[in-house]
Amino acid sequence: MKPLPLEFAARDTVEVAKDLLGRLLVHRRDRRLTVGRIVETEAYLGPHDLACHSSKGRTRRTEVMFGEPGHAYVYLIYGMYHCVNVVTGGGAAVLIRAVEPVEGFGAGGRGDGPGRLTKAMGLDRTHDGLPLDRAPLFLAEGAAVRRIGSSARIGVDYAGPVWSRRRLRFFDATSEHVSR
DNA sequence: GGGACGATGTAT
DNA sequence: TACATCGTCCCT
Repeated sequence: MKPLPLEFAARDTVEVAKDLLGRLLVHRRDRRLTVGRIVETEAYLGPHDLACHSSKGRTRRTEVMFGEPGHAYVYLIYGMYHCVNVVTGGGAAVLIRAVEPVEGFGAGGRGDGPGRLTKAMGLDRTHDGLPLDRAPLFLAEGAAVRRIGSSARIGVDYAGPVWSRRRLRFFDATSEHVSR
């Protein structure tokens, strides 16, 4: 399984969000692989996007979003769940909201939901800032997506009418593993 | 040093 | 539809 180069993420954030659909997210810990096929993403466009963490300023937490594209931005939400993002640079990133289990998910391990997929794949803040083109955490080629659906992003009403309504959520319309 | 607030998930 | 649970950020 060959990692995608960092340049994969050095493009327009919406393009990266769509292109990530169908790709594989791979976590190698010890000798074991956990692999998920990405089926749902959300684009967070940068400091001007009021739903994006970087819109609250450049802080220690959001610093990685201003760094090199292709790195992971992982944060804790609601004190219980971790969320993984692919940094595209300039304060922007793509949240991975759902994956379809491919390999290494234990019995009952699910990938449909940002908190679920990180739990099932064993991802947490120790992965924050890691480059996504090498072990332990990387992106790889996958099966192309036939039909891409889109909608408003989930849970961002606080960002106001304009930014909460923009259709920046993308998903594999044929997948059974998209979150609800 | 304190308090408000989530890019969620699960159970009721 | 309630609520668990805690890091981050901002205020004092």
